[in-house]
Amino acid sequence: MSASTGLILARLRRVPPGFVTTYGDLCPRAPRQAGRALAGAGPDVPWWRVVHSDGSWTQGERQRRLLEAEAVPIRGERVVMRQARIYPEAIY
DNA sequence: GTGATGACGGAAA
DNA sequence: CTTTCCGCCATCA
Repeated sequence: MSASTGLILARLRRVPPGFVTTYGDLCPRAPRQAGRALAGAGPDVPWWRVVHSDGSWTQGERQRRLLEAEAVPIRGERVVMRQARIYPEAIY
C-alpha cells in the first residue's frame, strides 16, 4: 500500500518552518510518487521543505532562498539533515 | 501488454 | 568526493 497523494501532502503540511523532510520519508518504497504529488500540488503545500535524503534539492536557487528564509541550516549545497530533518510519521 | 520516465534512495566502485 | 547501477512504482506513449 503506497501512500496516497493526499496522505503525502497531509504529512508534508505537518512539517514546520525551519525543518525539512525527504521524498523517501513522505512515501517509503515509492519516493518518486512524492515528487509527482508535489508537481501537481497547490500553493498551500510547502514543497520547498522536501529535499533528497542527502540534503540536496532539485528546485535550484528558488528553493534555496525559501529554505534560507526559514533559517534551515545549510552547508554548501546541502541542508544539514542532522539538524533540520524531521520525520512526518513521528509528528503524525 | 511492453518499455521509458521521473522533484528518489541506497549501495558499490 | 564523484559516478554508476539497480530497485522501486505510478504514469504514459
